[in-house]
Amino acid sequence: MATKHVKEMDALKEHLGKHQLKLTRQRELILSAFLRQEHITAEAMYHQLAKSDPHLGLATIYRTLNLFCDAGLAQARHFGSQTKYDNVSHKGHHDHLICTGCEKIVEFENEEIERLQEEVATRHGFTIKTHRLELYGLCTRCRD
Amino acid sequence: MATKHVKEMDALKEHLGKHQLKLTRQRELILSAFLRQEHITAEAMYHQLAKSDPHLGLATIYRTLNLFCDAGLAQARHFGSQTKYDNVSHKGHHDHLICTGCEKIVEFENEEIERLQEEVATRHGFTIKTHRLELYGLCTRCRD
DNA sequence: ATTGAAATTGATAAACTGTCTCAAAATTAT
DNA sequence: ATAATTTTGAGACAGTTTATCAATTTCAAT
Repeated sequence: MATKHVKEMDALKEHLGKHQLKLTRQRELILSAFLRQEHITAEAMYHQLAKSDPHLGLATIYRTLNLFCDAGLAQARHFGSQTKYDNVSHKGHHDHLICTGCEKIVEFENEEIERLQEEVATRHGFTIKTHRLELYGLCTRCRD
Repeated sequence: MATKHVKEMDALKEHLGKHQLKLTRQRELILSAFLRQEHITAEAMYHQLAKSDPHLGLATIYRTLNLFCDAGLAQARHFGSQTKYDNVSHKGHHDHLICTGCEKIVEFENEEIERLQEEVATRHGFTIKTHRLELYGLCTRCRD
């Protein structure tokens, strides 16, 4: 683990330094677990980490994932009643194709769409900071 | 009120008829209030209607707004922890520009973006049912 | 290495949003 | 008007996220 996710670890450390926050065992642990997946809920991570660390509290997971969002490593996305945290550290912004049948999530990027979004925003006098695009439908398998 | 929103009222009646549901005073009231705005939360409508109808229950608002969704008059949208119900009866699908400064919401439509979305979906074998596009940023006023 | 101020954690309570329950009331077809 | 069925209101309940706070950990300065 010491040699993996060095870049993200550095990004986290930088954020911590800037805000008088401390690097804890839990934050390292949660970062490592977080970077191992694309999308995860706080609850899921809680259960996942409970196997090796039964006393890691759910509140700490929430706090830490929100910290990652502040640090720009993660991005929270609300699906109905669930909040999923996406790993946006190793890649640029991306959007999602979501299968309403099997819950599968496919990521994609599209330069042209992004450009048109900028255009629309400009036309309305807006300056875009972030955006979210989600396409809901059925994947090939679930259509049968 | 009798002469306004006749089209939507008819749409609701048709849905009710098809599903053995009844037209109640509350449903008329909530429809009327709902059509008077673009976006609203159940909670906000609850408070709004409480002034004239103190005994209208929150559960009824939720039930009725969900009914409107089933009937195709409304569309539920999750913004963070809030669920807003959009009026989609008098217009087609639309997306949102959201000012993170003043919370203002501007609606827009863009044929070209929609087309590109279809293209992306097809490329991944998906059949889109719905989608959500939200652009977050600052409006002209809030940029100063 | 020790210390001490400041931040963090874990456990749980609390807040929030939305749904469920069920007796009482309203609606619709007869 | 009556009866069958649906709907309502009020509050209980469930799921998710945040707040609380004493105990612990971190980290900079000895």
